[in-house]
Amino acid sequence: MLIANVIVDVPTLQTNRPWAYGIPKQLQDVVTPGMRVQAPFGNGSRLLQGFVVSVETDNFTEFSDKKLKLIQGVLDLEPVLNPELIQLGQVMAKQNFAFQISMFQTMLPNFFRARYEKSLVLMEPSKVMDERVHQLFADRDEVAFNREEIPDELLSVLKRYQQQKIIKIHYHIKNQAKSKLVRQFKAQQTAENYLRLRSELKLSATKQARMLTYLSEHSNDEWRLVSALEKEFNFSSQDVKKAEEKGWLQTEYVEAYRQPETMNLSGYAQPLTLNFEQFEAYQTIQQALIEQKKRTFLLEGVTGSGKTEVYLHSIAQALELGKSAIMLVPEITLTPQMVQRVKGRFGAQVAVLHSGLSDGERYDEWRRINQGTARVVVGARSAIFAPVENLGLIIIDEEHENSYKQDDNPRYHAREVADWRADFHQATVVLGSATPSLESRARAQKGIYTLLHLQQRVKNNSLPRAEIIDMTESLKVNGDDLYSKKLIEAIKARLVRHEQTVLMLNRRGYANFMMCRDCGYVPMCPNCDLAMTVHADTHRLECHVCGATQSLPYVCPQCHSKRIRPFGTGTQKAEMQLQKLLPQAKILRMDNDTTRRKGSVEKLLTSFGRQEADILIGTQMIAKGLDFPNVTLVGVLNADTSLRLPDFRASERTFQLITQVAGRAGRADKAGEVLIQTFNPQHYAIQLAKDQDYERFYQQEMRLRHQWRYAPYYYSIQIKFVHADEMQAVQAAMQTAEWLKNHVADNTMIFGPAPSGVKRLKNKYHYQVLIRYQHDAQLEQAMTQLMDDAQKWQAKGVQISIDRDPLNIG
DNA sequence: AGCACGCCGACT
DNA sequence: GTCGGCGTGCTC
Repeated sequence: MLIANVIVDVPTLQTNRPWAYGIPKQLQDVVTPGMRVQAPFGNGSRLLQGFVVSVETDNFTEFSDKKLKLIQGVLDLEPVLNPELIQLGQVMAKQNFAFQISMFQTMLPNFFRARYEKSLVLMEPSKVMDERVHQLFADRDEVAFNREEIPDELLSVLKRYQQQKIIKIHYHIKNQAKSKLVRQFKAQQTAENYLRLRSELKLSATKQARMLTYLSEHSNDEWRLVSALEKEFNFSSQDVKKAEEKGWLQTEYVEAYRQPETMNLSGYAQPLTLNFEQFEAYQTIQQALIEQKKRTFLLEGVTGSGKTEVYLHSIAQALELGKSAIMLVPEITLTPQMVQRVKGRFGAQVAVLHSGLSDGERYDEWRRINQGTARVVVGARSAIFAPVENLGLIIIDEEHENSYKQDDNPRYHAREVADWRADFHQATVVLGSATPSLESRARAQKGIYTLLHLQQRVKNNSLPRAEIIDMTESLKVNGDDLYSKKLIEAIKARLVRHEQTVLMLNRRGYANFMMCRDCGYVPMCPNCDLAMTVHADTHRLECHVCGATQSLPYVCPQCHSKRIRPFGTGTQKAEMQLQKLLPQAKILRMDNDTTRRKGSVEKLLTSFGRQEADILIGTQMIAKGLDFPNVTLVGVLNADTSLRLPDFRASERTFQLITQVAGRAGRADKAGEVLIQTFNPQHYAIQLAKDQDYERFYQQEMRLRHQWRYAPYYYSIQIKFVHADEMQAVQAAMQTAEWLKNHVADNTMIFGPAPSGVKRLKNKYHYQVLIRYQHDAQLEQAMTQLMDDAQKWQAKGVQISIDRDPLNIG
């Protein structure tokens, strides 16, 4: 008997392993590893979706035939996971303390996720005495079984009938992955034949005559869509059917791909010429590609140094070698312009995966990749799992971006997945950034990665002149904390010259909340330990975590003072203040509120690009990827707010943010200027960002990281404990911390338990324990044990999550 | 996850 | 005496 080892769709620790199933005879030629199957699991043998990870011949020792259940059916005719991805899923599950089933589901389009349905089947109607049950079935012998629709008191009745085998429960797995089929047609005869046929028609057969005329004129055409023919020439499906019956044309069904964007690819765009630096970098990458031995490059290049063109050249080289390529970009920079640039170069070979796709579109793009039609994949984080064969090149643009790590389970990091896949394929990895993560830069230092430098800007224009404005000293406009006189003057100068300005309000670690100027009272969210945020448009307070709202108080609820007013600054207020200072300026605002709707980011940016506004003011989202030649001034309104975050990466984040936004100035032939307003003018992160001096920042920050024993010198694992009752959360955290101390190496450090940065969220208490270590042989074992214990805590309602190398500590 | 088994309290 | 509460344990 053939045995299939199956990972079933039950995300728990105890079930996180392959289960053996017999393969029935009729499926023996069908079931192969990587396929989704229906497997009966557990006491009631409810049907579950599962992934076959291996197939073997039974040795008749391990299982008595009694124990072995049979696979009930297949959900695919072809595997959806290839051997590489099966292995990858297993490795990543282990590495990230996640379940294999969750990993597999993450790797595939949503369409492959099973939908479960239950139904009640009436076996012996005559034995049902309860009238309510008869009503439920209403003469049918099978009805859908939805818990919510059936009253509790009926549930026990049904259960008794089920035990007596009068009623049975059937389980159904719905396969969502359906290809769309379309019909196409082709002429079958010669033009002369069609004309002859037409002459033989009765005069009244005008429709047929039109059909023959059309066919005679298109007898040499390739396959065309039947629907197009019907629409363009006003034929009915009957007409087409008749024509087919008469042998005038032939039709067939083909799988249709829901193309996300219809783009007319009129010819390929020519590659741009590389400058010397770019060429050198490219050559090194090219060599690695040709050698086909895994190598990782860190392409460190200032904004505007033309990294993208190096990527595109490298992709072209990979394709030429018969390889495929994956290029990851942060979701926010995955704009139509960017996509167009890649599609323009590589045409229909490009597949794009981003969050804006519908499930159907995503599924179709996935299939184009799976079938090898698309050999270049561009996408955000999850595109790293694209099922390409023969992978030769992986590019991760803006590699320092946080979004490459998923922030809920499974908490994988795309960079790590890339590393594993590159090992598997002996592929080349290119990590690109103007401000690499310290982890990556340190690896380059150690020789694990090869550092490639791009120091010039492509158009040879120098970096913008940058200046720090000390807000403690500066003359402020109207005594206002937001705009210095210098900045306002600079903007005015741009208005006169019809040049544009970009202003960034650093909202990280910042919020505009209400505060009573007399007693210091701040309205807090009733569910979360967070100040509520002022929304001027709706005149309400809103919690950004749980969404609770309340009206703006006009009198302090604590001391009844009328001096309760907004404190801090939101983009709205910044915009309003600026408009007051510069009434003639046209201002565009870009923040969470104005970009909530799909496509609105695009609209805003296009409008700004057309110079329909003088000033673009926004949050950190404007720091990335904008390229507007007419922008000659970039202002950072509050550079230092993100410095105050209780996280060891606060400096790194601040440096990256300022450097990035500064790079938006003067990208064309006009000289750019950057003004950085701050209350911490001496801080090294701000000073060095002003000079765009990544290398010195790296040196300085590494010294501090070493001193404080942080990454990249130490690894960390964060364990979070969440419970509605604070004591429960604390207790779980305490016991875990104590237990850990006795089960890890001596030089491994255990911190906590400590309340998380925000202790209470959505009425639940968050506590955390942090492990920091360098090498610890015992840790793996300890963590496995801990996951086991976590199950017990979870049973008591304490949610526990484990995060390896967390991006936020605090 | 979901289902059964099992051992204690408040009902006919 | 039974019905049902949810703690515990298992699922090829």
